[in-house]
Amino acid sequence: MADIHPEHTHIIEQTKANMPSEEILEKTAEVFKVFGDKTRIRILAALSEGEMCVCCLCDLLEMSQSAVSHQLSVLKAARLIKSRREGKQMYYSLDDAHIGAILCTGISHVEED
Amino acid sequence: MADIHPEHTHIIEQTKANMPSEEILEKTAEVFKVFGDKTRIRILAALSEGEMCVCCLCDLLEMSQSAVSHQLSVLKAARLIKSRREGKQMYYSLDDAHIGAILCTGISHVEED
DNA sequence: AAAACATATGAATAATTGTTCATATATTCA
DNA sequence: TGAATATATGAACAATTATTCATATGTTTT
Repeated sequence: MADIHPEHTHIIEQTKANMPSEEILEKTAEVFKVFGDKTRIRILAALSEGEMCVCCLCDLLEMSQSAVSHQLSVLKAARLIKSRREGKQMYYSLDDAHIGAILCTGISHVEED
Repeated sequence: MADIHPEHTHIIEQTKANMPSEEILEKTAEVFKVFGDKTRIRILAALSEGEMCVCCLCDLLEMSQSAVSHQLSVLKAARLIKSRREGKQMYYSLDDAHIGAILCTGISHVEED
């Protein structure tokens, strides 16, 4: 690793002081990691249109029930979605407005280019 | 996979019609995947305070030059950051305002809870 | 209570990925 | 030009992870 030039130490200290805590950054990375999978993004995009049951998601995404359920559990553990039971079926929806906002921002970034 | 109830087919078709294309969703997942790593989030958080050279990032993050450079190249390939050379040093900065916005939204989501 | 239906989950496998080590490239300075 | 400095990069290894298969759990219907 290269030596630090004296005129850089100030910038480094100041940046260090202004950055969010390691804990916040770690958690933020974990949240983005959950967004960072095609299957999960497809699920989130579907749910951003409204709540949906597992079998509908399977049909819509043309994926196995097992694969969808596994990813739903990842999304739920990260609190990106919530669930509600209605008889035999489970309905999933986005957990809060933040989730839709993050998704939209990401999609916009991709679309505008 | 369970059968689809007749009353669900409408919802499925409508959701399918409203969702972004597979290509957009795939690219969006790829973007979030790049955000979904602690080292890269730390780099982005540092750069959101202003441009910085590689050796400063190494010092700030207490990581090897090789590890930092590898992640910088991932960030650059995904166009999240851009670089500029000044003599022997390379200065990196966020590519555009979107990047800072996505980062901030993610951090806010983590902080507000 | 048994059968049918909808969903969840453990284990295994295949694929992806982050770091390290060694080394290459590029720029400046003597 | 040669040495020193700053950064980049290929290969290898370890760790993480998404899907599949088989099966378990929970709910309704007969």
